[in-house]
Amino acid sequence: MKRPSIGDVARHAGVSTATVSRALNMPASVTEKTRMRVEEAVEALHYVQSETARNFKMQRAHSVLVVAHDIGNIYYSELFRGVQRRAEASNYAITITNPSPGGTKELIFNQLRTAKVDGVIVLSGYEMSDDDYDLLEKLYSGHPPIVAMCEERGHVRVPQILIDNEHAGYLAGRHLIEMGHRKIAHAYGPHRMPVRRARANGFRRAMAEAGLTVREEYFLEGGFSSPGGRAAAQSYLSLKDRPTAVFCGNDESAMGFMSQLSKYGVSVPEDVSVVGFDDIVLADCYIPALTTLHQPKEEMGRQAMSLLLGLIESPADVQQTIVELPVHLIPRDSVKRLK
Amino acid sequence: MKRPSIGDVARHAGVSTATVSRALNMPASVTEKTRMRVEEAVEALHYVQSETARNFKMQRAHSVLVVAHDIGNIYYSELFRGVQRRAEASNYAITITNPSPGGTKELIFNQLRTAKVDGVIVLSGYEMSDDDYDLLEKLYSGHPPIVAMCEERGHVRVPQILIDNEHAGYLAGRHLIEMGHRKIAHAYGPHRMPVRRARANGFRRAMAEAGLTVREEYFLEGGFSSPGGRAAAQSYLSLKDRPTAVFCGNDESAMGFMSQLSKYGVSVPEDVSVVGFDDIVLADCYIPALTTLHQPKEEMGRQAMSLLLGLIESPADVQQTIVELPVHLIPRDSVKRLK
DNA sequence: ATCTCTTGTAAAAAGGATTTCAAAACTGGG
DNA sequence: CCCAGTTTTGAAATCCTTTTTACAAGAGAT
Repeated sequence: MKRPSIGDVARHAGVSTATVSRALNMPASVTEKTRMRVEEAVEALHYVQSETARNFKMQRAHSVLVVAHDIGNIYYSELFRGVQRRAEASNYAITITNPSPGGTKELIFNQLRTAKVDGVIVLSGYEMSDDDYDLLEKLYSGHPPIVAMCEERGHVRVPQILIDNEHAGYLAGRHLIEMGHRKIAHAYGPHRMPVRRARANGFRRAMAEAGLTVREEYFLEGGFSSPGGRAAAQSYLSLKDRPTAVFCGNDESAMGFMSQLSKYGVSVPEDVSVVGFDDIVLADCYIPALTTLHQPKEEMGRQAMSLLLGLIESPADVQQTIVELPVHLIPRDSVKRLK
Repeated sequence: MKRPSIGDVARHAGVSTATVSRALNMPASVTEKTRMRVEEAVEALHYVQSETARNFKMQRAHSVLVVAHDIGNIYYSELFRGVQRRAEASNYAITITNPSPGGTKELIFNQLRTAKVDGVIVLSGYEMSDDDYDLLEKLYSGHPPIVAMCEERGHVRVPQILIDNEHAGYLAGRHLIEMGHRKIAHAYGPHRMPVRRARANGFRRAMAEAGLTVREEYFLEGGFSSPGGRAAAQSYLSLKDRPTAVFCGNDESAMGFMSQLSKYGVSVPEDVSVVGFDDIVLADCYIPALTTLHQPKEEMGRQAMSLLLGLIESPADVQQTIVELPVHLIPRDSVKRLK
């Protein structure tokens, strides 16, 4: 007993395979009576179309690749949810992959060229050069459907969904200034991430606007992970003149930062105020609840998938290839008003 | 300019398509010279095999489905990492899906029967009855390759990767008792999850072993999310005789619980001790660092994928269909020693 | 020199659904 | 009842690779 094929259904219903196919895919193009007969046969045989055969014929994988450096990451997993929901709505599957370091490029090349996926969404850390992209365009004969997320505007040559990191950094700085802080540090994200620079620039702009200078030793090397935050905390503790507030690169590192400080009896927000970035799911459960910049993560995922589907299905119709979503600051309890 | 096919390569190399296929898939069955010629042609034409054509012919999707209720969940995302790593090693892709509530069954049926995936990994919340399973077995003609994770032993009819939730619950209870606690509450997970009962049973056993009775009002309805933890906190606060310790269903709810308590000036571990479950990535960054039961999440994912690959590729060789991984308690700072 | 064995080549089948093209079956008007 | 025009249907081609079969040529053994 094997899977029934379209031929079995056709035989059972006493029609041709073409008619079965039409009855299933374009019911309107077939008489009521024929449709009924086909449906009965489908029912009787427990027939379902084979996706692989269909994909083969249609030259579509009905699947897109999502490339992320760490699929276990909290921040990313919220993005995935948005991507997944939008994909599902259009009957696409998503394949989520962690490329081996430095292998992103090969992975994308390979998956797109073997027709394993119809398009790619790349999350922060796009490693393709313009030359690579030219080659891919040539091999792909046209614009390969790739969408980037969480990159900096202009940093990659593909359509992208992003937020205004510079503005977000500015908001963080301004908020701390408004709360009366003057000595403010910034715990940096990792070097390879271009968003890091944009956030820092915005922060600097807010400081400059308030006539404040940012001391060089107040830029703490941190990374985007909790160990990174702990490292930044160590740097913080070793400062002679400690800042009264710190703007951390993201929420995870902010939590590592605060956790490490607590081991040395330094508490937030009493001794130092902290602002995070991302608004990950547990940010409001931290003690103190973390003041942070909210990114519409699920929406970003959804929009990335929408854009990608547009590129796949009707590239000519895609007008807007850069979509910027709003960020806003959510005041919670990790920032203290001074005086 | 379109994708080159195997025929183009054959023509370019002056051999037949069969030879090209052999040169690529079984290099040993072809002379060195022929292989070189084929490789040159492949190089020159930038040829890559089409995955869809290959899958079609081979009747394999080289892809497995991972079904989870919430792909954005922190706990799951760590499991995904393990699954993904193991899958990648065998050149399989994973598709992660959030089924619509109640739709898990249809989803699995559909995806397996359309041959879209070669197997399925289901995370906690398997909704198939024995009848459904019989039907699937009949339609699939054999044992459909399905592996469950995070279920209770014996609760589902498929091979599974699990932990001993009863023992884990026992460990949590015993630890709190050893730390001098007598009045201990338990914040429950959601009703639909069978693991909830096992954890509670283990906890009860530890209490009974110490000659302690568990008051009924000390079982707090909680859920597995941070809002659930907040709700449990409200129940806790309303108790006349408050317990000195609470064993929470998982880390997320524990964080919601502690966060909510802090709003009412109740602090952990001074006023109440807390034990979580899962050891999610930020558990050690919480203030206080959370004492919890560590699940080897990535390893569980890896093993689930290994088991599934076995079921797909050589079902006859699969001996052990239930794999139990060890859990252990990690003491941190959220439990205070009494007197 | 004949026979067997190896190795590569050519040709064709298989896999399941879609699509094209032409034939058949209808429709309505005269 | 016939014809032109329209709708519905069926046979066959197509998508591309892998596998199978049949065969030819060359190598080695008797």
